[in-house]
Amino acid sequence: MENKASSFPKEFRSPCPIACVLDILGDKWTLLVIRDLFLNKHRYSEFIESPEGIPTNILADRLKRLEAAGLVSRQLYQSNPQRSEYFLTPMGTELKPVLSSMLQWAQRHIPDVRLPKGYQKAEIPAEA
Amino acid sequence: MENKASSFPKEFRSPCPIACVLDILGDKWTLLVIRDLFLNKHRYSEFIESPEGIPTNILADRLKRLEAAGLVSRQLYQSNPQRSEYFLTPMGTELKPVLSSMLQWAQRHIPDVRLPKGYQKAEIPAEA
DNA sequence: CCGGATCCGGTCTGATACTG
DNA sequence: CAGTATCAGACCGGATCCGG
Repeated sequence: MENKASSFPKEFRSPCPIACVLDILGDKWTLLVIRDLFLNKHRYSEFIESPEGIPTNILADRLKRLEAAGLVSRQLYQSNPQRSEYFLTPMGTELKPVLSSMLQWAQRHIPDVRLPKGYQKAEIPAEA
Repeated sequence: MENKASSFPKEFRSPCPIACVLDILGDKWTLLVIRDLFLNKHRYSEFIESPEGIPTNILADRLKRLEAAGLVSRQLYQSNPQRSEYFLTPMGTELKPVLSSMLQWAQRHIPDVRLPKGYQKAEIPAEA
């Protein structure tokens, strides 16, 4: 599939860098998966358990896309049956400021938001 | 569709602040409209002219939703026929860090991105 | 069982035509 | 010029199926 770690799928290219980012991240679920990865979730079942209830086919698709885009890597942790865990690549990890800024905005502007436990530890709110 | 709401629509509420933000911003077009607003575009025709080519019905819908969520305000600038311009509210303006962090990530990780003119002037890359 | 793939109805998108 | 109407097709998401 991909050999160079930082190669970006060129079918995503658009004149605007923001549009380009949104071609990967601009949907309802992708950033939630990335959020979960920051919260130290790594296995399929852990993503499924998140309160938003991502459908299994959507999750599989998003993980594939994120891997293809170089934001996520897959590592086998068991061979029979094959099971893998998902991790943010350095490129994916650098999305932290995007998550943090969203979180800060939410805390300022959405009434009654509380910071779920785990977020502080994951340092999502901190500036990178 | 939606009655006016200066506060945050509660049908968007979710246990996670990030999910909550994504209920408004998590799609292909919404953040592009907000980007355009930061680039000092205010009229329907200006959004339509952006290179991504947002369809007219989607634009109308997104502007309505953003207004309902309190991120955008509409101001009449002509009465016959009625014409209005769209502006970011303070709440919308505070999304700048989200845009900036996406832009910075794109500049670091997407090959051959150039910063389109207007972005520097709009200070999107600057930290808020 | 768990990680997905497949199937399928329903919703949303988006190209275009249309209206004031 | 600023939207609305229409409609086919894409995509989402729930249920189910399948391989290890």
